[in-house]
Amino acid sequence: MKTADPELMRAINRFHVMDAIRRFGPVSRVEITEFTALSPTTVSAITAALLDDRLIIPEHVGAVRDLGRGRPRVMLRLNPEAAHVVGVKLASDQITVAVANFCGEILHSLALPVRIDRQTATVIADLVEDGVRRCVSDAGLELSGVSGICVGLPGVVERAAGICRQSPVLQERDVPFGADLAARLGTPASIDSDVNLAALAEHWFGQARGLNDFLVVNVERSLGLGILHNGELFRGANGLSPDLGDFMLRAPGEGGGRLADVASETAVLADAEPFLKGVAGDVPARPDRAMAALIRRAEAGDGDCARVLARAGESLGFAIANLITLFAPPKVIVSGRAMTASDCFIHPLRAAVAASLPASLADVSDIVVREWSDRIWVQGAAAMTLRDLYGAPWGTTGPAPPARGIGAAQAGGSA
Amino acid sequence: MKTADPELMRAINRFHVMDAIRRFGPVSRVEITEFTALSPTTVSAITAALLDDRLIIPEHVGAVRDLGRGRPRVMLRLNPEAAHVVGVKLASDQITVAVANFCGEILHSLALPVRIDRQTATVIADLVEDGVRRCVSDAGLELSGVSGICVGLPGVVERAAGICRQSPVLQERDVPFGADLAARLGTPASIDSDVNLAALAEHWFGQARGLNDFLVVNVERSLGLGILHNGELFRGANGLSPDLGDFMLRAPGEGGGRLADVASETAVLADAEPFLKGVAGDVPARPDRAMAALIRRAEAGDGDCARVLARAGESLGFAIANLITLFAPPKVIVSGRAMTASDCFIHPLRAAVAASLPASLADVSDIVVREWSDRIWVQGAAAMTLRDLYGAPWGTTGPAPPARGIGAAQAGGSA
DNA sequence: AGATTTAGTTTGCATCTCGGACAAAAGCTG
DNA sequence: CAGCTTTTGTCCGAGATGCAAACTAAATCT
Repeated sequence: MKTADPELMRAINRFHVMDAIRRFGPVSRVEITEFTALSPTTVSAITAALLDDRLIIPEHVGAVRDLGRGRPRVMLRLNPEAAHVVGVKLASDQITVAVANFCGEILHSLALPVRIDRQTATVIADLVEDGVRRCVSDAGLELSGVSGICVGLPGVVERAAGICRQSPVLQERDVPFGADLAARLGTPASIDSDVNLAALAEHWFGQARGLNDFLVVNVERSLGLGILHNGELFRGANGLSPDLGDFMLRAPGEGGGRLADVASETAVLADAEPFLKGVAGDVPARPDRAMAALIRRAEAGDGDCARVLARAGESLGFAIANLITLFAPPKVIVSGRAMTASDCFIHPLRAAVAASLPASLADVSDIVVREWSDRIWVQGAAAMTLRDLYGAPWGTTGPAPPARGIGAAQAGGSA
Repeated sequence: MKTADPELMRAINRFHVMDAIRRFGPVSRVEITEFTALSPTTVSAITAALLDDRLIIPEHVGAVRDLGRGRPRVMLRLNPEAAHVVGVKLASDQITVAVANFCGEILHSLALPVRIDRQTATVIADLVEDGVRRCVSDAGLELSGVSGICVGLPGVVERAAGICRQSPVLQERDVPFGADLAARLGTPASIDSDVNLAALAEHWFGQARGLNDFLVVNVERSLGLGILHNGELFRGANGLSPDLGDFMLRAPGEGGGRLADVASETAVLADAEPFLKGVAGDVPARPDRAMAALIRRAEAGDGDCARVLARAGESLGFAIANLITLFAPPKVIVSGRAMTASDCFIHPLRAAVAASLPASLADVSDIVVREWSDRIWVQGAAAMTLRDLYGAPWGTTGPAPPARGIGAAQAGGSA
């Protein structure tokens, strides 16, 4: 822990002010005073410095009449132009790149439908580099005007070191993606687990605003786990992001079994392949269609197909129950593509959680399903970079904006 | 997060200084300057205040000649008399009470061999109250001279609220032990999970000094889990301590199964009872003897007995593997009574961990077995209370003392 | 037009840390 | 033994910060 000096003091309070402005949209100095419990003097001084640095801008228009009387409030908001960041999401079949402004609004995005899981890390880095350059240029910016880049990908990532230890989309291990991209693009670059980014995006912009503890479970070809604990992204001892796919379902003497081998899309499709013969074409080549067919048949009453999905849901529910026992989060967000939306998957999942939790934790966690667009990932990557720019001194992820007032409901989503 | 003002600044730095003094034994101001990276001026000012408050004392004796030349260093150390705290540990068959000084040294302790698991919470509180009064008085102190009391007990504890949600030693649920004891004794009282206290004691005084991440798994009649993560005791979202016994071993569709029903001493003895007929007397009444007999027979080659232990070890290993996947701690401390010391238990445990971990985490965690005396629990309770007295401003558990210099190897232990 | 009300700023003061000068206390040197 | 050297610890002034209170600004109310 850093020792305290006036500079740290200022950094902490400046962060609080920035955070309040980000969370509560256009906001006046008095309101910042209330939210942060800082004195008006301090708020005034800090906002003056932020205005001076052009990180925030005043909004003189007295659009909403506050309270009739008195001097009108000058609303302050983040300056969207204060910085630009790039978010990149690597999925097995697609690279998504987006440029966002200082408010986390996406200015331009770009999708490269490439099956990167059969490419080497170098090729992937080439593709990412090209994508970033193009996306930045299409957004009307220069690379030199970009303050940071964050790449999200599934697997085990050591963010601090900028190394991807292992990922389903990379053949190699211990890939130093962070340093590589930073060198290629001449811009600060970081990497993180994709689900961590999604969790951060939910915290900043999404459903989990204002919630300091929740889990995000993402089911795609691999299984991702993002944990927000005490307002912070939770990481293992070395800054490692945990991989839900590595969770074991049984003791080795009872057959063992990784969760990824049961509950991922890949595993489900492999299990279901015998029942899909003739219905869907070549299962491995067109997983989307195969999955759609599987769900259709299961929901239509096909017992074999339903059982495959139920087994996956139940296994995942079992793992989630153990996580709830550990973290006691008020909310668990299950996301993914088509599969997680199906009752044939979710019902067994919920049942398994309910059956596995001890009585004392039976009602603490609300499990919700949420389908994400590509947007969320890159938004998370942007938020991660912005977090650094805001200068959080002790590493706290800024909390989240509750919807408030007119025009504040721009980024929310429904379950 | 609290906003920063000069007071917080001072609190942070004072804590760093206190922490350095605690960790590095008698230490001079220059050394504190080195350890904390504070300026000599600041260290001087803070130590002067601490001396003024009698929290630390100077040691003028130039015992060890430092470097021949120059003004000799004035060594500073915690004042043992600065405060006294009481630690209490509730186990199913015993209450242990101890009085410790400001350095965490146990001045006096007292054991009440009572099977509290068949008593009501009120009776237990009576017993604890009597024990504390007696122990304090036997230590030659007044209750008014005690700065705080901490009670450790197995189960799910919500420390912040002072409530024990559920415990194997309490018949009731949601027992507000903290407030109750505070009212009875007129002294600040807190409660925590016993394993959390053990983890804290290991961190302050024991094997895990200097280690900021480790797990403690305690096997007794119930299964406890203590997690030290980033130098802090890890708690769930509401400040709940997790209970390892509530971990599930399989999905409900595959039979479910709580870990506590397989790997606790109680469960092992229940499983082994048929094989112990005639060898040990009445198993439930004399669990210690029955366990000893079980281990003896297992190690002598009795297949049935060995299998019971192996199953418990393997199940626990499975759970530990999943925890390692999540936390990636460099060390896992398995503790308990006789059972955990037996190879018939530990070997299957290690094997299960090795078989369950993904390759990327194969070597991160060192699993050690440690047998504890009652001492560790009350020491942890003392440390927990001292931590508050030290005034850690942002809630950090003070780190740990590396062995250094003469006579510094008093509290270590071997695996 | 003046009172009232609310927002934000300026002023004065206390606290903190820090760098550099300074005092203290020992050994070394001749 | 007196003076030099070395190391430790303290004092002083500068710089930065936050806060309370007085003050200015800008609107509505009467």
